[in-house]
Amino acid sequence: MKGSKRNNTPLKKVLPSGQPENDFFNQVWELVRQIPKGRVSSYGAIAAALGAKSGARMVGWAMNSSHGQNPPVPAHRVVNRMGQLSGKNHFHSPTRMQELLEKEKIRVINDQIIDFEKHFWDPLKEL
DNA sequence: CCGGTGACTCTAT
DNA sequence: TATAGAGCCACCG
Repeated sequence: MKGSKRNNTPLKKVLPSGQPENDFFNQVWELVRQIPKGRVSSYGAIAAALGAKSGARMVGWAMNSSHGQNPPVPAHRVVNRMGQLSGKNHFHSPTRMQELLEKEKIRVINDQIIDFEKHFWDPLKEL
């Protein structure tokens, strides 16, 4: 036995298209893409949909890597538990996130989504 | 190989 | 009610 094999060696799978497929990131991206237009979700809800094994923080990390993905990931529909645009600062422009949300008929004031609960989309409940 | 980091969330004081 | 701290797991150097 070669002991001490703690390293799981995730071995990133690579799709024929040449794009690396990371399980966790890809799962998050796919789930976020399924958020209907005009609806929003939270990092914790997405993490819970994946089994809450990772935690809300990892979802945010996946969003950070979602830039340039194809199909694009509507990261603007993902906000924190309080409905605040916590991630707007990571967009191309800090106001881009709000613009996109308002475009979907979602009112945002002071980086706070109005009637967040009303627009909230729970993957566990909807799927 | 190990440590630091982070677009969060919850609980306690 | 507000503020502070700890927990959590995956990626990067």
